[in-house]
Amino acid sequence: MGGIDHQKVWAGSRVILHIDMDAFFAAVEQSINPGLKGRPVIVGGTPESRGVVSTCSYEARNYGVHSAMPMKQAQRLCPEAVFIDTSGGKYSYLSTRILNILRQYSPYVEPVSIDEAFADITGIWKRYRSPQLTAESIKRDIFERHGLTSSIGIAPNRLVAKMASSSNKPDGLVIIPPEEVRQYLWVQPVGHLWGVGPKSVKELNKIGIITIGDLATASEKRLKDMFGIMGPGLIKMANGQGADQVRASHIEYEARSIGHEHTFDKNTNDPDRVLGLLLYLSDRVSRRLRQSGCEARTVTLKVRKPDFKLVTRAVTALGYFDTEKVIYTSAKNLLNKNRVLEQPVRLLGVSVSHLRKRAIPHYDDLLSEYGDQNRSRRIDELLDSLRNRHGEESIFIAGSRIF
DNA sequence: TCTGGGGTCCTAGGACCC
DNA sequence: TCTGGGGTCCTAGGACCC
Repeated sequence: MGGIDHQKVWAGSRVILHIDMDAFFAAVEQSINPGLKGRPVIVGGTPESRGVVSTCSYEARNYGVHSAMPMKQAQRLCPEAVFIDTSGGKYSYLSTRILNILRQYSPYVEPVSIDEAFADITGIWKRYRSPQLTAESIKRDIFERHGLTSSIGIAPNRLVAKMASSSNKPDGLVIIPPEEVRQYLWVQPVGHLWGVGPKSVKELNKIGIITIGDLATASEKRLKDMFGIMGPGLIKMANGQGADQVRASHIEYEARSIGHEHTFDKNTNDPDRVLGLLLYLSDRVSRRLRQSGCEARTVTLKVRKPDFKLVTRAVTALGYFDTEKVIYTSAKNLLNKNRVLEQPVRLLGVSVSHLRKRAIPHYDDLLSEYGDQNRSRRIDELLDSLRNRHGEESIFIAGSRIF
């Protein structure tokens, strides 16, 4: 013990930790309901629905079930599984608790998604004697308090830390010190790089790039021609170079867009259903817009046709808005202008973008082509206060509903 | 087999301006 | 008379991630 000089091993580089919860939603269900432990659990919706698997327990993975698989297929592979309809509340509650544990270790904790985060533990690890003991302590804290296992990767930058956390799941701990980064990366297939998906893998394979090592030594010009501005970045990634900055916890994350979408149980062009859903989605989006303290300038309507083709139509206003009425009216105009109701639709989505923090108070309405939003804002405020008190589902706008 | 819902970022083309 | 060059903003589509 104690033979390694960690100070020397990590000299000159940051120590970035990436944590990834194991089968998060399924594990949460198993921890809440111990009767589910050891059994295949599939989270994502009812087996009859048009949904896909969000997460499944490792027991279900033994049957070949995996994330993003259609529920119907998952049921065929594993009929004895326990199917759980997703409801987000408890997961984000636990996510926050886990982030708070991490923040006891470092002021630099940046969530990536509901079940993943980066933390910068440069220097901090000394308190626990080594990066490894720091990670073990974090894993232990989470397991003792919430009964959940996690996988951690530690490396000089975010990219490698993230790859490391996924390379020994579940309950893994993989540490890649600076001098081992290259040999760790180079034997892996290019598709393991973050941001290199199936399409890029296919393109890269065509020119003989199979492993990350192949990519590391590829011609920069060749890649620039194929991937444009991303090309040189890919080569850098393959050489283990990447961002090592982790946002400090007190710096607020600023969203670029807020949206909701829903797939109908059955394709439809019944105006009551389509417009009812459009109203429901607009209502939810505007509620979240106000909750985030933002206002938006662009509304985007998303329509998926029965053949699975996706169409988006957007409109940008001169002024900012945050009311349900403006969002719904804009989305409905886009829908009418593009004759969406003439054919059945599979999915409908509404999102807003061009966000900024809300002006004080709503002075800009004078400049808005929608005129004074005060009237509709009073209705929104009433809805907000009722939902704050009695929950999101406590009240709905007449005619708004999901199908 | 029959494909969710939440996002981010990049690109290409066109309108428009000087 | 026969066609610039630089720039910004917007839209639509698509790859990718969890």
